[in-house]
Amino acid sequence: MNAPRTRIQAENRARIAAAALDVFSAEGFRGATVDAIAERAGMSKPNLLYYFPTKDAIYREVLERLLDDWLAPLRALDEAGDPVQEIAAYLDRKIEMARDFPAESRLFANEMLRGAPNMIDVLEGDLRALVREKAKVIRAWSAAGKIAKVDPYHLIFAIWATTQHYADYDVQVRAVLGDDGEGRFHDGAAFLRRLFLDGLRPR
Amino acid sequence: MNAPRTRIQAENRARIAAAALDVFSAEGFRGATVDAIAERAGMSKPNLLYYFPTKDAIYREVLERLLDDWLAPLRALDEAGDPVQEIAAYLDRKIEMARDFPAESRLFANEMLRGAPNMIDVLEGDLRALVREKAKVIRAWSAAGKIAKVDPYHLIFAIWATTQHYADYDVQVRAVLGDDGEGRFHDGAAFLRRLFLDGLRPR
DNA sequence: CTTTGTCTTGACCATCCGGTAAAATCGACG
DNA sequence: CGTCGATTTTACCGGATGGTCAAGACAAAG
Repeated sequence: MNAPRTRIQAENRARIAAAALDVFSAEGFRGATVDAIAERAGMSKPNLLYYFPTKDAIYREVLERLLDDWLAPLRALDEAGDPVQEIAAYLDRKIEMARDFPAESRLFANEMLRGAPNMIDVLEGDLRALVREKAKVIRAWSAAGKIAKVDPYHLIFAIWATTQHYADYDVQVRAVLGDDGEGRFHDGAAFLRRLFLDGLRPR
Repeated sequence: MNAPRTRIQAENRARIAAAALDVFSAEGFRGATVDAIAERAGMSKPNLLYYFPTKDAIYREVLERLLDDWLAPLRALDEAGDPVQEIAAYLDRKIEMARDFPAESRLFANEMLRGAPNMIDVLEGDLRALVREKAKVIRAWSAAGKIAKVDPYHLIFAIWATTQHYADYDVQVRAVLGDDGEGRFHDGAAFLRRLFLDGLRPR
């Protein structure tokens, strides 16, 4: 079943994964029920379990599909580019993801909150290696005087935190700002560019 | 039962709330079981249910106890103080809370991820009012030329996001940095002070 | 010591939920 | 069309979980 062998299998597995993403991200792993996922995917529970053996397997599949997209913006950070522009572009890409794929962000957040039981190996493997590589890039920029000398790891954390906040804490942001359509993403992006590049102290 | 009338009631309700905080923050609302909370509180499930009528009531109690502490650091932002020092101090207080009360932060995050079903009224009420008030303070600082002219709402969001990240995404931070004792909080605080005050662009 | 209300417990129940079995239906291909 | 594997459904099971109940243990006041 791992490699879909028919058209119907490919379609249904994709539909299930999409439905599962919505339900898991909104309710957490334990809060999500197989019935709820099946209903959202437009099929019966036993039918769903024909495609995935267990609830756990669905969850893992969703996490796996997530990961590549998740790491893509950081991968795109280009040593050869202009440092200031690269960082601004990274912020923009991440804010766009928070706006366009909030469920993905929330699912990831849920997994982190629980201690990443299904991702700890990836975090300590691929993710860690990627961050180390990009930290080196940032340090090189610092050393060349292109940006200030700051801890590259905590810089990356700050970029993740500020941008994902607009997805993970969306209720709070909307409650505080009042309903603003999608203006918060635009304003947030503008603010973050300003914050990260120039800080608050008047020049 | 709402107002504890005996010593034992006060003690046990407090023990239950503490245990519930740990369990809810680690497992989410649905993932937490009354049995698990009771065990952690060192009592039987029916005994626990003698003090709180339902699991939901326990959860609401924990959320309520949380809120005052949660808003305290922002409340402490003092218009009369030096703006740069006030913001740096706010960052420090929030980082300390992430280090010393990570369960509180995670519980809050869990609630936000689910759409804040039990807090939406507070978010749109007290929290919103408090943020509006402090936003005015920040805007006054900007107008006086004490800090740059930035959107005060998004500034507050950025402070929340970056500091709480060290509690909510602790697994990820530790996975990326390797185990560092508690150095990450110190380094993170130093980085954030630098970021918020001066930004990345070289001066 | 005894009484009275507080606290605690063991046994139990109903529901929800993940998962299974087997029969029924569908659909691609000869 | 007819066949056979792929897909879907109906009915069901067992364990977990939130919550109840009635009786017993305990503590404080007299």
